[in-house]
Amino acid sequence: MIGRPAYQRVADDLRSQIVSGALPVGQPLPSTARLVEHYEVSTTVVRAAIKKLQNEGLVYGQPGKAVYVRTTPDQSRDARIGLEDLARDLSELRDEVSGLSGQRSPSDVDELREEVDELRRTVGLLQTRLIDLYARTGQPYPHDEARRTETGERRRASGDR
Amino acid sequence: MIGRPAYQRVADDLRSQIVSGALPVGQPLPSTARLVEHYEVSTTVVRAAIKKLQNEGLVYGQPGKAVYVRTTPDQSRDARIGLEDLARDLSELRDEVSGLSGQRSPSDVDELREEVDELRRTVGLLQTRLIDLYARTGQPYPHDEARRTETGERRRASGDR
DNA sequence: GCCCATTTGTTCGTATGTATA
DNA sequence: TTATACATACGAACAAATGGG
Repeated sequence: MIGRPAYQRVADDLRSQIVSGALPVGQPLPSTARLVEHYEVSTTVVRAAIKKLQNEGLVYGQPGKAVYVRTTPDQSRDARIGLEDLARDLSELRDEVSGLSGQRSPSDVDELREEVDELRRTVGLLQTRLIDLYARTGQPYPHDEARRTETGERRRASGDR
Repeated sequence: MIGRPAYQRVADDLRSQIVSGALPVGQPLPSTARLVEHYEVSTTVVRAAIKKLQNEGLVYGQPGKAVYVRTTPDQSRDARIGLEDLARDLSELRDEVSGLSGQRSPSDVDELREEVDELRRTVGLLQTRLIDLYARTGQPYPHDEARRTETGERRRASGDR
């Protein structure tokens, strides 16, 4: 039971199915009971995973009916890159980081490095979106320069490797 | 029992306390047990409310310690935040992550955990600024409301249960 | 119109793991 | 070691909405 929490793994799996097209837009997800059977976890875990995807804006639920796929991340990115996407990606990023902070065993270092790699890709993607967002607002993106400005309480060195 | 769900009412109350300054930045929220006593609800409701505030970026939890107030919407508004700040912070974030991926020695696990902690705070700060950016563009930050827009709006007033 | 099964959403109580002090 | 606290997880119950007899 090491690694990310179960509900995050279920959410990841469902999200990947949405991205891959295995769960098309408009399609209902399997019911909570079905997902409990399939993933062999409790209803709590499935509910938490669904809630997470709802917070990300990928799916929406209709009481009495089902939970439906709203969009795919790729679709929304191609269609209209905006603050919403940044917000969603940032939300995912925080979940990843909070998951990272839980690990500590030396035997998990490899897995941790793997997740940090993923984290780095995510941050890069975020920056790409921000650049695009700049373009849409008419302002030029301040490449490289303008780093290390005031803000006072910035983190102590620690980086720069 | 009427009106909004209990966990949303608890979240609303805590949020208003943060905005009003009754819960200053950096201050720990009462523990889950205390909140259970005060609001006379179950731990599930309190946990859901905390989770909601965490998703909104207003608070962050530290296992074994407490849940702390990260910021208030008003405070971040005074800071004059724009896309440039987001870009700069994102750039720094990328630097931190790329530095992290280089580490691998088991003896550095402690230090690595420390930096991941820092990383988590940075991501939270990013989200706070993004929330403010939303406010200044006039749009509301998409927490988890504004669903139901698919079915042709049911229940707009939220008070019918 | 009324019952009934299914499904989402909410709430309860409890247990366990992990982090902090 | 002990105690407190957050985070995750399990199981159960109920309300509300939906749709089919």
